[in-house]
Amino acid sequence: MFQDRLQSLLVPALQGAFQQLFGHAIEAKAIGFQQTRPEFEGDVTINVFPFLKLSGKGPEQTAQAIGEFLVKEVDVVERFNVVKGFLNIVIADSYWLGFLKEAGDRDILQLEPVSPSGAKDKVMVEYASPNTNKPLHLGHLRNIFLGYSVSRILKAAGHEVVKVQVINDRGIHICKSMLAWQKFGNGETPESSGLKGDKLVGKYYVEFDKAYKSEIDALVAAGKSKEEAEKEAPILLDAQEMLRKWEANDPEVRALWEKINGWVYAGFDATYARAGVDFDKNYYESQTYVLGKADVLEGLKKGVFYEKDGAVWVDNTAEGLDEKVLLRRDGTSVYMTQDIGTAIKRFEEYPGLSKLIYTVGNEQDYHFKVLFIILKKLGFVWADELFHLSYGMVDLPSGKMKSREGTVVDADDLIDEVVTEARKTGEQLSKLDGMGEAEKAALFEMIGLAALKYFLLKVDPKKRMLFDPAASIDLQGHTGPFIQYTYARIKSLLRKAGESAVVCAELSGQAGQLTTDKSSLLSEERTVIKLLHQFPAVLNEAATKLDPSSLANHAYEVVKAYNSFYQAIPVMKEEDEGKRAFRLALSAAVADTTKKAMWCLGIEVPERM
RNA sequence: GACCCCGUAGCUCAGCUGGAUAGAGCACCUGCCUUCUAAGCAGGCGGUCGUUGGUUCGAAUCCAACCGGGGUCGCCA
Repeated sequence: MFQDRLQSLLVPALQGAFQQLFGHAIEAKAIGFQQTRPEFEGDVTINVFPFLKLSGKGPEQTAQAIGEFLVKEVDVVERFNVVKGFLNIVIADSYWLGFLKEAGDRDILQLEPVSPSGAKDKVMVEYASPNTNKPLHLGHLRNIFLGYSVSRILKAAGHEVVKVQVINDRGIHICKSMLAWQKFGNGETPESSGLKGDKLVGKYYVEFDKAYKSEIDALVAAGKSKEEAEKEAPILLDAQEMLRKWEANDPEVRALWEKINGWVYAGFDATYARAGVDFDKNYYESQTYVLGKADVLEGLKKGVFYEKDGAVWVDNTAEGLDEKVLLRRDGTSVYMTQDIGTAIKRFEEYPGLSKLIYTVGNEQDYHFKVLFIILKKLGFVWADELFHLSYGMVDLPSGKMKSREGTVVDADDLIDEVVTEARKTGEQLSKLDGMGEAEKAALFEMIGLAALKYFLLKVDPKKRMLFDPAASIDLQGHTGPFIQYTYARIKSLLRKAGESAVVCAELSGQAGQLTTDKSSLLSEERTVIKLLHQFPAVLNEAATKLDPSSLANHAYEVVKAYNSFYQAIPVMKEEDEGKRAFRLALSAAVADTTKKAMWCLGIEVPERM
């Protein structure tokens, strides 16, 4: 956990303690804070084992001495106890109440920019790179939700963010769809068939594959070897011919290409809109695939690359990697080449850009390692600020997703399913009487998407994850809807109490009064406040590590603690006005924090559910 | 074969800059709605943290080897 404000308050005091008591300076980093375990009294625990050599005393005496020093010198340290080498510190209620009051006064979540310079960083996040020959699937969703959440987290941490996608709109894959549509489509369009554009084009990609396979079978039956047949099937040759025509700017092929891709974009846009994500800029491979060649030749001239067998190579063996071709013998580019050119172009287009994040699956770990090394070798200072946000593959209970075998989970279908499930549950509970149909539909959409997004985001992005369809539509337990539910419940409470702004103002008046009573905080209240207090540090950590999962898990801990509080402690029914106001303010702070955390995950929260 | 990632409860996952008796959710079992939304709360069951060594006052966490799973190593994208 990153240092929170309490810790940054205690560190100088601890350094002073070591200086005065034992005559030694200690580094801030050397002090390990931890949450005090629930079975002991205290809020923060410091482990003194590492300092025994400095103190020259036993663990108990060392901890005792430090504890006494802190109580004397630091206002917020109220008392302490020592268990073995652990110094458990009790922080005064006034500190916690002060924090909550401040949270009500300004925004609890307003953070300073995390860059060392203190300046706003401009960060580009690439978080989608679909091929245009088939619809989006579950794997794309993990990619998209992850990247979108990271962009939100960076914004919340004070950065300027440019969200981009790369559309792989050219190549043999799209020619296959185009060809199959031409041959078998009978002029079918999204309008004539009622099919979503990307679905329609995907259908013809499958049609191509079917035709291709039967041609192979026929050739093999006629005596060809399998390898020969795979290379010589007429429909494949036609597709390759189409690609050549595309590259030669053949007007007919280009017109067809524009039409087919147009359908796909309309389909993608519909899915993105429903998923609640958006982009500031689209890059099209048809425009970027020519980039990079000049840069590679430039590198060749400078001696960064070398020529062998007529091709241009880079040698990364010194970095523990291999040699890699950058320009083929015929002078044409490979994938790496255009990635080099595209990166350079992006930094030219966005002069203030300080960081570029690629949200791409971990099967491309090697590719990005090589790409970053090459750009560094070419002398770009920003090469150190490139980051591959690498995420693990999504598995199904039945195993890997394979488009060939039809085991892919379609993105639109999946969203339909979770929304349907949310509706089923929502209508069963019948809490929504008096709500209009349109409003209900929007709510179920919100809940279903929360279930799906949270399910994909709560897991460490690096890790391969198992997608269990039954678990993903679960609305109970450690889920997005559980968090939404807590939020809605608090909002209901606040509605009963009047506007939350009023509540916070009330707290401002009440906090002073409450602080005079040293034991006024109940343990349930204290637990919740402490979790809220951690939020800025958690957000900071998420922004630094580019990892939404820690934030997702923290949001869950907060609402879980709040639910325990809510169940055990009366709020509106509390007769003491001061206590009631305080508990309402605490509730409001939980709602605000939850909303912000969920915003960072790209998940909306409802006013009632 | 080389390199990279992963291995924690029946299942899915937290915890990993070393620290107290390893935590959640799901599933299963017990309670709690005449009181602020039960999509909830309280409790129970469930673990040789893949294995073996090493470093350390202390290892799920660091190091090494091995076992098991996945990925990548193309003049493909």
